[in-house]
Amino acid sequence: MRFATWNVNSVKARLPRLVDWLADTSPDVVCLQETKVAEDAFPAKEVAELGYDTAAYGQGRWNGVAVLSRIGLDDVRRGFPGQPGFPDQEARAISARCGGIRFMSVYVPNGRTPEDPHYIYKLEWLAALRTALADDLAAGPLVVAGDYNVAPTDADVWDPAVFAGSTHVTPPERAALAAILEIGLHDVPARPLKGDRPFTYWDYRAGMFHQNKGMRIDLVYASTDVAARVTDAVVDREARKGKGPSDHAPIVVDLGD
DNA sequence: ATGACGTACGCAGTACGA
Repeated sequence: MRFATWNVNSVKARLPRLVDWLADTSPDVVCLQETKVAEDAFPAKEVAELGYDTAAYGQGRWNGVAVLSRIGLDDVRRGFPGQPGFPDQEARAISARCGGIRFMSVYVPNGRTPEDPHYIYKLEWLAALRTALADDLAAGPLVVAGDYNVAPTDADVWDPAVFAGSTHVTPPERAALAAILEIGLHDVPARPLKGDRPFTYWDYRAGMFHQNKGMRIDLVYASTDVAARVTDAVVDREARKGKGPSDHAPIVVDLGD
C-alpha cells in the first residue's frame, strides 16, 4: 500500500497539479489539507476519474481537509470528539477507514504568535486530539497525517535563530506533539530527496525553496503495527517545483504486507 | 523590512499563512 499526505493550499488552485501528481505517484490513500473549499465544491468528480473515492470536510475559504482512497473508504468522521473551536469548530480533521487502516487528515491551527489567543487554541486543539486518538488507537491500525504546524526539533527548521520567539518551535507546542506520540504512535521519518533534512514547507517568498530554507512541519504518525510495515517514506520535493506549486511538499509512504 | 508570495473573496483591499 502507498499513502501520502499533502497540504495543497487550495485544492481548486492546485487541481491540475493534484491530478497529474495522483497519476504519476499512484497513492492508494491521500490525506489533503488546506483544501479551502466547502464539501460540495470539492472536485470529487475529477479525482473519481482516477479511481478515488472522496471524504471531504470543508467550510469554504479557510482550512478544509479530505481523504481520498482507491482501496475503499468507509466510516467517515468529520472532526473528532472534543475538538475545540475558535469559537466554532473548524474543518481541520477528517478520518476514514481505508484498506483496514483508519486514516486521519489533520490541519493543526497555526497559532499565529505565542501571545495570540489562537496559540492557546492550538495547544488545546492538540491536547484534545491526543485524547481522541487514544480511543482511535484502541480500535485498530491508525495513521494520523497532515500539517501539524509544529517543527518537532531545532533541526526541523532551516535556522533556529530565525524562529526564536515564534510559534511552531515553542516548548509547549513540541510537548504537545510528544504527548501524542506517548499514547502509542510513531513518527514515520521521511527521507529528503535533496539536502540533509526532510523539510516539507518552504515559504513562497524570497527564493526560500531554491535555497532549501524550509521547515519540517508536515508529519506522519502511525500506530505500531502500521509503522512496522513502512518500507519507505520520502518528501516529494519535485511537487514543490515549477509553476504554481503549493508551499508544502507531499510525503509519500510505502507499506509492505 | 509593518517586506517578500500566494490564496479567497470579489473587484479594492483585507485576512491569513508559518
